[in-house]
Amino acid sequence: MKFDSVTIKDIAKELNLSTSTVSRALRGSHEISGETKKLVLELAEKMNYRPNPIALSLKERRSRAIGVVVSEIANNYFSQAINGIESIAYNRGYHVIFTQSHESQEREKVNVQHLVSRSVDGLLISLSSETTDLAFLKDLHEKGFPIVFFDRITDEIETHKVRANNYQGALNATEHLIFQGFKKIAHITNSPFLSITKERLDGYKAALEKHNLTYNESLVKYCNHGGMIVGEIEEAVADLYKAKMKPDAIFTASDRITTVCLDVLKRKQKKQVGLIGFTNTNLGDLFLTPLTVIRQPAFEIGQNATELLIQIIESKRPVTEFETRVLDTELIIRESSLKKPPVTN
Amino acid sequence: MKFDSVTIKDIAKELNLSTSTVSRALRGSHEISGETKKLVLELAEKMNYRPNPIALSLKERRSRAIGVVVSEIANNYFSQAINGIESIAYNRGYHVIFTQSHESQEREKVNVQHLVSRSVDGLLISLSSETTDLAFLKDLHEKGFPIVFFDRITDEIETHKVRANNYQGALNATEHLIFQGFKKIAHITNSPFLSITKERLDGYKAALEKHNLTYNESLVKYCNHGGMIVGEIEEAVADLYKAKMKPDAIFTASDRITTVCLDVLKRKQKKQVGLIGFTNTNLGDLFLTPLTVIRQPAFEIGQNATELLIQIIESKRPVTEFETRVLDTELIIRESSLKKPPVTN
DNA sequence: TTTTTTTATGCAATCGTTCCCGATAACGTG
DNA sequence: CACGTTATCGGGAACGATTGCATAAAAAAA
Repeated sequence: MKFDSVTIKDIAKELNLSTSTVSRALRGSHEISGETKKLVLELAEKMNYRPNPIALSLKERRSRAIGVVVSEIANNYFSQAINGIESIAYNRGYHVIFTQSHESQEREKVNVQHLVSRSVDGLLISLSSETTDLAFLKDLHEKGFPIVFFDRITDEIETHKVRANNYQGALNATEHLIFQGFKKIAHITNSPFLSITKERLDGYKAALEKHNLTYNESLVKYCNHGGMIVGEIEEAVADLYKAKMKPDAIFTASDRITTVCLDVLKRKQKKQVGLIGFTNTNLGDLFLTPLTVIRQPAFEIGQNATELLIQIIESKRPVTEFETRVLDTELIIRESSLKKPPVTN
Repeated sequence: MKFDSVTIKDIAKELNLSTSTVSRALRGSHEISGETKKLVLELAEKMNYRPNPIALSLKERRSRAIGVVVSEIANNYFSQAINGIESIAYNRGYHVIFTQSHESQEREKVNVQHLVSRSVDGLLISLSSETTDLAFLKDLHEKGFPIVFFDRITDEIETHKVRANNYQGALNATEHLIFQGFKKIAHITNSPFLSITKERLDGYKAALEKHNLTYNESLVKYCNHGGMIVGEIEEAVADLYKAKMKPDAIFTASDRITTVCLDVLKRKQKKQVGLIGFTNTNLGDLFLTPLTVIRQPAFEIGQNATELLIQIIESKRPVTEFETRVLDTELIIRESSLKKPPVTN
């Protein structure tokens, strides 16, 4: 089923004018008489004329659309970030096309190529946890294609970046656990390839060091699929409890890892374990043990990234000065991270 | 910053061929010699040629993109449905453009117009809770534009529709509460304009009737903003407890209403109240009181809707026979809906 | 050798829009 | 009266790709 809409030609024919005249009249050019202009405008209104954005894209070589690649929409952090992106984009007259990598490098690449070939004017991307090869993004960036990274960024490409202060967030979280009296704090985190993983790990280490606790590698577990596979988180927790040094608290590094970990702990009846996690869920209050969280300003991160991207897109000359914006996280303390009185069992 | 990519012309110039020859070689036409074909293919590969879909859209008068309008991505039901939509669309070679109405009729309309002017080939829509005026969709549909409704559908437009069996789901849920011994079952639901609201209300009523409980209007509360405003849910719960007949159980009709209601009940210390709700959260097990839910096959609903839409889009002749697919819900029983032994207080 | 057939390629139109050039007329100026 | 201005408007190329038709050369058949 094709779908015919009114074109500039239809108006031209109807009025016995040329398409150029109609085009100019529509855009209010000064070289069209007021009379003709009025005629054209009225007919256009009457025929419900809408300029064809496809034709415009072809001609102008821009689409007024920006592409977004995230790992998963069904993630509190990303869905909030998306709302931030949308809020800015709409005001500036851009469409937003969202895609999901599902933490797969391959799908990420396909999506990027898809978006680019579809002539988006720029790209907002948060890398998948699998991604190690950035060649395709580098190529694009070197050709002058506007890219802004947010959340999961990379050092390998120099452009605008927006992220949370993961180091400080992790430091605060770990320190909070230490203040509570926990001594053997485990850290279950994302794939080691991700920037956020390193930043959070560094914050975790810094807190330990600051309080004279030794860093123990066996207390750190990586989930290479970013928690997409429930099993890997279960395995991480199991490993933690198999080792000689069993944790008395766990600091988790992502939305999904946190909730799955909560579930595993519940099933394992580990009620004494302190838990704190990076997550943007709004449901922290409702859990069996209300959840202490490090909350990222996801909405604002999305907004900032979008502003920067549009800035590049609309810049007349190539942009060579880039900035990295870092936004603070928020620690919301609830019961899960509090030290419980010992029980006998 | 414009962004030049390789066109068919560049290849033609390089090889001293015409664009037509290159085009045909690229699509493997039999009327191009093997030698030329090979030359073209190799150069195209080397130059990393990608056909310009914008140009194709203009020529073919189709974009191989479908538009989706939902109320809110940050909703378990919709994010799962989106995954279903994406899974089918991807395989069939379609892009998907998601937009959010935020339960606003105005934004819904703007989004639809946006998508249409951007030449999507069809539309997948779940109506906003505010929507009463369907004129703009009717116009579109009458012009032959492919539209499929899912979840929140309408009787006013005759096209393919996909939804859950809300009636049966609500009936089962209510009946389950009745079996548990609850007698004064309240129902907090969405805007009365929505199809799902009526369907679920009818199921609720049917269960009451079946078990000889009288239907009491004061036990039914509507949230006109679909729960987007936390206050309206709080108010609904408060009203319920202000009335003479206080509920001993609550049946909630949406993702957000359910979780907010859980929160309100917790704050109000209403531990004896039975709760059951329509929600697709995966976290039901983790709540203070593990949550009994009616789960919709959101992923499959998304898939079905997409299949039907593509079927219309690719049909040679106007489609006049439409179907409505109804998928069963699943009742997952946990603690929140079980009758607790009475307490003294 | 001539005619026919086959093979391989180019030309040009098309999609909807913009915009660079020209073209025409009315008008003013020296 | 000749020429320059100005105001209006049309012609046509361009954006990137496809495709029906024409055409040239080569091969086959007569």
